[in-house]
Amino acid sequence: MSAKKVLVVDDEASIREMLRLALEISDFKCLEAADIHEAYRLITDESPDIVLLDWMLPGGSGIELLRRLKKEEATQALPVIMLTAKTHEDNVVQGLEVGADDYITKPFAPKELIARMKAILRRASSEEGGSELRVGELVLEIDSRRVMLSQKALEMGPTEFKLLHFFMSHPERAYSRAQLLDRVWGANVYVEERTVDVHIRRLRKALQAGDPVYADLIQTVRGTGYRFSPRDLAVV
Amino acid sequence: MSAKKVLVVDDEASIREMLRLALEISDFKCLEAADIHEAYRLITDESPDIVLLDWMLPGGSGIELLRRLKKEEATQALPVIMLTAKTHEDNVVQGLEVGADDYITKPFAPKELIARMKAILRRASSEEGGSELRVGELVLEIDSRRVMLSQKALEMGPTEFKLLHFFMSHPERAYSRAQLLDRVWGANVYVEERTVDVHIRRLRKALQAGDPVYADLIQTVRGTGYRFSPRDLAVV
DNA sequence: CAGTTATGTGACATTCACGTGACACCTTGC
DNA sequence: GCAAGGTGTCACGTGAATGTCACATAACTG
Repeated sequence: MSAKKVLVVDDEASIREMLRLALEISDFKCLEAADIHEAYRLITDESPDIVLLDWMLPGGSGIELLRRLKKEEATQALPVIMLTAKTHEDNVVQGLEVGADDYITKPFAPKELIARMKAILRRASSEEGGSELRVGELVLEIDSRRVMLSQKALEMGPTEFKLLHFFMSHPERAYSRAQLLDRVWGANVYVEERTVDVHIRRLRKALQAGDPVYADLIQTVRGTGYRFSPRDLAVV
Repeated sequence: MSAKKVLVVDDEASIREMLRLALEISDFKCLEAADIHEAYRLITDESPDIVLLDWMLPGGSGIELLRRLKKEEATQALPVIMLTAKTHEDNVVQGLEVGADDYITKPFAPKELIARMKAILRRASSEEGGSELRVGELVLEIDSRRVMLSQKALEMGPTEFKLLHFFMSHPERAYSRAQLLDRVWGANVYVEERTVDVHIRRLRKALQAGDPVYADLIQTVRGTGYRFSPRDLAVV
């Protein structure tokens, strides 16, 4: 794997320096920006893999940049970790609501930061793939946002599509409701865990409409959550 | 999720007491050791989820224990947070090099310690993956939460799964009912000891359904408890 | 061998987790 | 403005999982 590019956005040179050191030790390539303008330029010019974004910045706070990134299609998927000196709960909540993938409060252990970065990068890379996913006769077309079963289109809502997408990218593994909320809905929302059940049901229903056998792909793991298991699919 | 076990290693009783209080308020179960010897015994006996390790200890400094833990396969993944009164950069670097997951300098706010612990534990639990335990034809798949025996899935309840998981992680060793309750059910529950017998039976039954030979893996140690013994498995 | 203690086992009540239909709210498009 | 579909939440029903008991059986004791 080639070295990942990390953009550090912070107005304090000492912090940038510290991060640069920590990052380069861990084989990341490091870009630096002291303000929002420079940050935005580097993002479009250099397309980094992840952004470490300080909360307080001259010329507009970090959250403004975050908002802007999440609004534009091209940068929507770009992972962002917020760095904040404040411990106010508010900031965290606000940051996550706008779409930060994680936050970390200063002072932090570099090792922890690196660990979280890796986790997020791993997650991001595991979910990007070809333009379609396939299990037996079931085909999920990512670009056209359609699901085909034996040449026939299945009808389902956006949430069910995302859910199926996630499951097909991570087969044979049980996920808790909390994990699914985190990965499918996003870390920034608060919904009841039982809501997952309802969407699982809707997804099963949609699959069943195509072929009853395929509804069994989604198994419930009692006491834990759900699992997508192509392994147990009866061979046609 | 059941309460995590924290091992506090410090020679000063007052500090241990303080930490115990802070930890128990946050729903951790607390083990204490005053020296390296005791610490090592508790680690092998009780397998805590994380260790808080003082730098200066009688009978060998904390870093020696750390080195030992990181050298041995069984304890390599065990997260360790170093506690140190010294502020010398040296210590920090040395500690992290040997493999401490974080460090914190005295005096520290209990709240911060707890926060860092949680962060590390969260990371640890999300990174365990691709793992499975195997004994002969018996395979316990951790992340798919399934048990396979000769390619066939075994049916069992969550408790039996946890029980088997524990046994397969700690083979060839007899555990009392009290210990099993503690490790499998969790610390703060009150159930009759005989309940263990019933679940042992259910687990044996599940194994037997797959292959009668495998039920003998779980042996009763009269007057003591039970033991999981792959050693005695008849080779097919 | 009888007496005593420890473990195996089936049955049962209760609790708990999950499936499911209904519904109110919010978008979105016309 | 309204209609249509998507979404989150709730209430209810059902079946699985759990803990406990009573009794059977096996293992030690003297």
